[in-house]
Amino acid sequence: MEEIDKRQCPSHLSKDECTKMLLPVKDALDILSGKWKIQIIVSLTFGKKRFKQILREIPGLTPKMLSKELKELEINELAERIVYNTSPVTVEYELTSYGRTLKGLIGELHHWGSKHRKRVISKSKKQFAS
Amino acid sequence: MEEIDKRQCPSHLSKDECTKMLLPVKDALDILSGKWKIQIIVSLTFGKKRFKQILREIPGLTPKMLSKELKELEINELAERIVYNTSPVTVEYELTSYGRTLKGLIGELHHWGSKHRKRVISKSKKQFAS
DNA sequence: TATACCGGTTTCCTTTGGGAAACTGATACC
DNA sequence: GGTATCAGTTTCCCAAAGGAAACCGGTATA
Repeated sequence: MEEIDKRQCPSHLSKDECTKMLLPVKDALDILSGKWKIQIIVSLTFGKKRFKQILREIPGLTPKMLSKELKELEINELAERIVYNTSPVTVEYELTSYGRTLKGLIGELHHWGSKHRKRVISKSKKQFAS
Repeated sequence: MEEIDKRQCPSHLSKDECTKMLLPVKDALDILSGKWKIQIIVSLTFGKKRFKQILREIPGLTPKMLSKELKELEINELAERIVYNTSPVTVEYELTSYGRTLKGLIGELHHWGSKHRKRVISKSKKQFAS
């Protein structure tokens, strides 16, 4: 029997093109998802921060995870690592101007998430209403 | 010694309020992250779909995962499960009107992700240029 | 009676994400 | 000399996410 592609995509797109459209969405999600990413980014939107300072600000965050996440932010050029040759060394992390473009995106997530939160809360209120 | 809160937040917010601002962002990310969520949602934006139909459309997706994700979408009222009493039963899944509000958000992710993708690609081109 | 489709579920397994705690070398303060 | 700070790294462990394959009852088709 012949294989029939039953995928419903915009008709001007091939199956392959349709799949590829999802890649950028995944890229964006990769950068934002994970247990600490957003908190770290938001922390940095309020200004330059030192390693220990971020650790102190975000309860539960371990040096291992912070180190890992900051490296990823650096690789993606979203944050910059600035080393001062004091002794002992002082290191500061700062969002790049490119990193600051995430603000809008996070704002959108916040916007949708807030509405969703209200929905969920009002539902559970109804459920437990006498 | 006294604990000093060195967190830099907008000054009108307490530490606690600042932490709570992140919850809606996490809610939104929870709904969108995971290996298959977006693909399934996008698939449903092109119309009603049957279980096997979605499986056929998305390469690699297993019935176990699809079942799990669809349940989550249902719980969050983003998708609806419609059962027809044909024999054997026919089941269709459809985005709710509420579910369709995700389109904008996914669009934003796509927008940012595309730009990021171009950045990354142009960097790697520079790296490998003779 | 055998096979195939529908819409899933169950079991077992591997991979990944993440936490706790100890440790590093350099320096400064007591 | 002992303790503390800085900026991390390393090791070992556990839990959650996800994949492969078998399985389920019901129905249609040959």
